Amino acid sequence: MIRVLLAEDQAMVRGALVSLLGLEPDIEVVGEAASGPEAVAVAREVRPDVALLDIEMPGGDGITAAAMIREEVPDCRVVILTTFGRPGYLRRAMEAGAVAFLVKDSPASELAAAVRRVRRGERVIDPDLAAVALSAGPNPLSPRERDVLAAAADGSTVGDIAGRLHLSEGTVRNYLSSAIHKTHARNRIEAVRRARSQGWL
Amino acid sequence: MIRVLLAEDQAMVRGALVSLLGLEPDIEVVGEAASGPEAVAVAREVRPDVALLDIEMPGGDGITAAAMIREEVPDCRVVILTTFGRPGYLRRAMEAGAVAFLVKDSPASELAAAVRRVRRGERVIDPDLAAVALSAGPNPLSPRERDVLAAAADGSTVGDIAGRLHLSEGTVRNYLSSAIHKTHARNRIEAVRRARSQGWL
DNA sequence: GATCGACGGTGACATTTGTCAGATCCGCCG
DNA sequence: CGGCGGATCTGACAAATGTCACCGTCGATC
Repeated sequence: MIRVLLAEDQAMVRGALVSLLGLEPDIEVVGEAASGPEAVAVAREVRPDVALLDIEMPGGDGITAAAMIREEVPDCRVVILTTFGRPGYLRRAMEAGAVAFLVKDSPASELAAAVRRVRRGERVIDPDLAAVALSAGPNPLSPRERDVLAAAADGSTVGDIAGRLHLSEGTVRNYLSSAIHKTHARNRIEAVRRARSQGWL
Repeated sequence: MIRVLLAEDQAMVRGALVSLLGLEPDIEVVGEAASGPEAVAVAREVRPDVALLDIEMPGGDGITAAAMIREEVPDCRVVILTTFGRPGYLRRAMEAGAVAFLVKDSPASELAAAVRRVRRGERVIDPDLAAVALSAGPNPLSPRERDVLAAAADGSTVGDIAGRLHLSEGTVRNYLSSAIHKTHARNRIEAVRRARSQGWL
């Protein structure tokens, strides 16, 4: 029996995935969580064989949760389950110690299959996505550029961002400018979109 | 036996929801679709009692699909199932003839419950969301303002938008300016965010 | 028939944004 | 030690953005 923890913020989707896994005779969902920190807590408690973590969750993403679970429950294999197959996500997931990366676009049957494969010690990564992630290279944004771009994403003005990050307006403009350059964008909105689609934010 | 059509673009979520509904003895999933147009086609084919439609789908959203299904299969009750409980979505869903509006945040048990209730002729709408939708009022953006704002959402410049919509740059700026005003935003990025969060885009 | 709102436009203006050339620190690496 | 890159800043400049006032045409509505 493979003991699985499932972390996913949308209750209906979580319930549906539980029922999907429930169809498998050799898989048992022993814990559920709706946020990253909750997933870590539950993992510590139930010590599952496999943790299925969504990336897009409120209050700390699935990737940080993955790293913490690897540390606290070393025997637990971490599978990342995400809506978006972004290269940067895959890279960060691997660095956080995940052994599988599934996108929700793939057929439902993949889920149970992936759980079994990671339990046997295999890795499960979509080869196309892996190729894209490798060819795209790592995140070119410096930490500070990333911060500033993220702060600009919600429509804040340069002044707002400068205040929030305790920087001068000129510095903020400089970081934005270089982020725009590195993302091959023409303005901050495009830069934000490109960075997002690459999983750099 | 309640015959259900399920339209949802993410295959894994779709499969999971099918398995969830499969647990119910009185519910049978008789059709699946991954896009709006496909949902309409399948509905015409299988004539389900209830159609469960996701809003966020590629190639024509679930709301237009809802309207078309109502027209072509009048006996079919339409349930909208969405990630985001946006007031504007609810309003448009109701105008398109949907009888229920579910957010994926709600517990998995709500799904089967809603299917049964709409089959009995009831409507299923979260009271809180309904209150928000009513108090927020209708979409204040004129069709053209909406077009221009939508075109600005991906980081296009005024020139790009003007070209794409066959308008002068001045006109584009005017529409953007009034959209920014109506959304109480300070720039186009904020305007896009606000309009999105209200379901006006 | 007058009024109103949506549509489309012009021109001028102030503000914001994006770019560039520097400059200073600091830590790291050969 | 010297050099390099990251972080931070300044000042100046050009381009894009946002605002405003005002002009017309429609079609609907009172």
